[in-house]
This record gives sequence, C-alpha cells and structure tokens, in this order.
Amino acid sequence: MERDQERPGLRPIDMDSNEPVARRVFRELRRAIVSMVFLPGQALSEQEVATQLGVSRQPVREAFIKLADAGLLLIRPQRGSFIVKISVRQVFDARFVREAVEMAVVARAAAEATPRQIDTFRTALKRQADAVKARDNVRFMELDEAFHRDIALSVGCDYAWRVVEETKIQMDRVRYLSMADATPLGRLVDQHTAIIDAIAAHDPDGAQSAMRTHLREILTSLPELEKRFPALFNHDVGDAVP
Amino acid sequence: MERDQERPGLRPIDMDSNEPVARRVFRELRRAIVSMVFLPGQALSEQEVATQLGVSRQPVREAFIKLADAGLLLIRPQRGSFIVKISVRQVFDARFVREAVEMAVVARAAAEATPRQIDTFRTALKRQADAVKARDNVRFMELDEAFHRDIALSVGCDYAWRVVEETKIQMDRVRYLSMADATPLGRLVDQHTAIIDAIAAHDPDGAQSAMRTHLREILTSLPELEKRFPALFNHDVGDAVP
DNA sequence: TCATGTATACTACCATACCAGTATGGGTCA
DNA sequence: TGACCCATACTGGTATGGTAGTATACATGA
Repeated sequence: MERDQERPGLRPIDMDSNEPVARRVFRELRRAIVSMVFLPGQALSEQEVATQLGVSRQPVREAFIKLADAGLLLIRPQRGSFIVKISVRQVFDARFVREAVEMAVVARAAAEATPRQIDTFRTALKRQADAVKARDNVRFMELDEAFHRDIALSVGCDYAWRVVEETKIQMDRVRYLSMADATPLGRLVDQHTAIIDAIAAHDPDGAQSAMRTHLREILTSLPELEKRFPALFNHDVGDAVP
Repeated sequence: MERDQERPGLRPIDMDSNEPVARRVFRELRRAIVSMVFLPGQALSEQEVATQLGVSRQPVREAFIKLADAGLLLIRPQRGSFIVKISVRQVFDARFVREAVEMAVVARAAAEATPRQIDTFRTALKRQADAVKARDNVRFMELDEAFHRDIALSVGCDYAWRVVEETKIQMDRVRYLSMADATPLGRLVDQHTAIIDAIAAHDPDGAQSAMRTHLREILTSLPELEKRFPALFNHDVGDAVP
C-alpha cells in the first residue's frame, strides 16, 4: 500500500533525434527494468510513464507491448501492467536456449576464426582482466557482453546473436543483482580465456564445452539470490508469460 | 505500375471474440504473408488493410510492428511498409539457430523421454505416414510442426519451442513454396523415425545427428526455388532487417 | 528531348478522445 | 457486525485527427 515515492527514475527522452519516440521509450524502460529502477511486481501505467517522459500514450503503449513480448512486462487488459517477477524457471529456460545457440556459434568460430580475429579476442581478454583488476564491475559487464557478441559477429552469426540478445534479457536482472556482490570476476575471465584458447586451437568440441561451463556459471549464484531477495522472485510452480 | 487487383485475400476478422483485435489482425496478416497471399516486395498500407478488415488503423499498426519484428515486413517511416523478400542469407541464419536449439532439445529428450512419450511419438509417425500416403501435403505440414513442437514440450522446453517458432517464420515461406512440388515427404518421415529411434534408444548423440540431418533438408530445395522464383528472393549481397 | 521545380497524394508517426472492463472504497441494509 | 451493492476512478484497447516527411506525376523551362 505504498504511496508514490517521487522516484521517477526515468531519464528524459532526447528530443533532438529523429529516431522514433516509441523505440527510445522502449530502450529507456528496458534499461530501467533491467537495472531494477522498477522493481518486479510493481505496477506501471501507460499514462503515468507518458506524463513522466513528456510524450503521449501512443509510443509508450508500443514500448509496453514490446516489453511484454520480451517477457519483462505483464499486460493485463483493463487491469494494469506489471513488471514481471524474476522466475527461476524462465532464467533456466533462457539459459538453456542461450547455451544451445552460443555453443553452435563457438563451434563455428573454432572452425573458421582467422589469426587476426583471435588476436582481437586476446586483446579483449586483456581489457577484461584490467577491468577486473580495477574492480570496475560495470565496465566488465559491458566487456563481457561485447566479448560474446564479437565472437558471434566474427563468424557472421548476426541473427544468432540477436536471438541471444532477446533471450538473455531474462538473465540480465539476475546479473545485475549478482554484480553488486563480489562476484568472482577473475574466474569469468579464465573461462573466457579457455574459450578463446580452444578457438585458437581450432577445437570445436573444446570450445563448446568451455562455453557450456561458462554459461552455467550463472546457476551457481541463483539460489543464493533467490534466498536474499525473495520479493523479486516468482515462486509459482508452473508459469510462463501468459 | 499495377492497379489494385481486387484480390483482398484477407479473411474477415471474427468479431465475436474478446481476443484483442490487434492480435487477430497479426495472425491473419502472418498467415497471408507466409502463404504467399501477399507477395514479397509488395507494399502494404495500414489504411488499406484496416479498411479491408473493417477495423481501425491502430490495431493494424500494432500488427505491422510485430510483423516487422518477425522479419516479415519492412516499415520505412513516411514511405510505406513492404513485404520483405525471402533472403537466402536469412533462411540460412534461421536454420542455424533452429538447428542449435532443436539439437539441444532432442538431446534432452533422448535423456529424459519416458516410454509413454515415445509411444506417443510413434503414433505421430504413423499419422505422418498416412498423410504422405494420402498425398495430403497440408496435413503433413501441420503434423510436422506438431511433431517438433511435441518433442520440445515433452521435456519442458516450452520457451525453446517459442524461440524456434519465431525463428522458423523465415523458413515457412520456403516450405510453402516447396510444398507445391512433389517434395519427397516419405524421406522426411524416415528422418523423423530416425530421431525417435535414437530418443527411444536414449542416444543423445544419435538423436542430435539425426535432427541435424533432418533440418538440413531444407537447404537442398532452396537453390532450385531461388532459380524458379527469382522475383520472390532478395539477392543483395549483405542484408538483414534494418 | 531532357532536366528541374512543384503540386499533390500518399505514407507512418504521434497526439488525443472515447470506450469497455476492472478494482476499490464507502455506504446500505440485514 | 458483516455481507452486499454500487458509484467512482482507474486500467488498457480502439478509433480518429493532425503532422512531417517522401515519392510521384506533371508542368515548366532550357
């Protein structure tokens, strides 16, 4: 029964742009949801968001629909829209798909990567290690994302990466929560290194198993997070985005 | 410079339903596009579709946006919306992702499937063989879709199947084109049988390679189709949905 | 004949208005 | 006191109006 907290949390929309307003609203809302500005379970009103951002309801509505497709928002007609709680089941499902796709990608990378591309990957690993040393978690998350993306793009798997991007949204809030902790980032860099080593050795099987190990890392922190932040999680037995 | 052909091709929207109009419009348009009622390259206007279906422009617009996300429609602001041509590149990319996901699914199925589920699959195989005997291609396509879906759902891979569904849209128009031909449907049933045999033998590797072989079948007919229907294909060197 | 400027008829995007359905809170009555 | 009813204030879904930008046909001129 809490009152409005006077905590808009939404950055104003850049008006000097010819990019469609709806897309900018979508990006801003997604950012706010993934970074926990809007908490799971919280209601979000088209009208309210429109007023806060200084736009009409129309583009906000389009953004809402896209967020619902992405599984971040539950639109209940004539009732309201709500930030969906984190579902362990959905995180598992997303991770399953991501693992399948990225394993196929690294197998291709191991088969096709050029020495020049491998050099680029090794440079990226160095940057990641630097970020870890500097304890710059936000920077590391950006580099991590770029690392996976660049592997995919290097072998022309643009569409596969797009699928991964859509899929990993379900995992991003978990990553955000675990970022605050002193996650063992060094281990992640080691895992990345193992992946690149296998790619450099043109060893598809090795690259696949290294990637699998890496992507299962998220499972380790999930139970603890669920215990620490029970209000953010959906504990239903069976669910999905209806 | 062709005139309106007086070929609406759109079935009227069922008005006695409380399902959102926008969703029904989306489904109808997707059906029309995938079944080549609207040809690749053809322009589609919000206003025109709204008039034909007897609804307002608003739900049509929402359907357009979803079609654009699905990669079936290209919205060019202030210019118009166009059915995207079939892109060999996109078909390849979609097939790559689909193969990755479905291989992971069958591996799980081979590990977890119960005798009862395997019986169900064998029954499905019989029905497929019957459809082939009856030369009922449409029926076979439905059974084929259900076959892949049921394998995924049987091991709880609901989300993975959703991803496959979104991905395979790019391949559906190709399937529609090849359906008209006397495609060797019997071979597809054989491949399905091989998949189930491996699942029944609890042989993940065998199931994976059987699934891979099966999903690469589409590649065989693609070059010929591109030659026969050049106008339906996009021959650009590099592209994607912008 | 051909290049160029311009009027016009589109387009999708955004804003606004209206509608049907739902949650809620307060008042009424048993 | 408690169960019920209804007014009210929301919600999202749909319809419609207005605007900026683009393509095209056509007139104009060299």
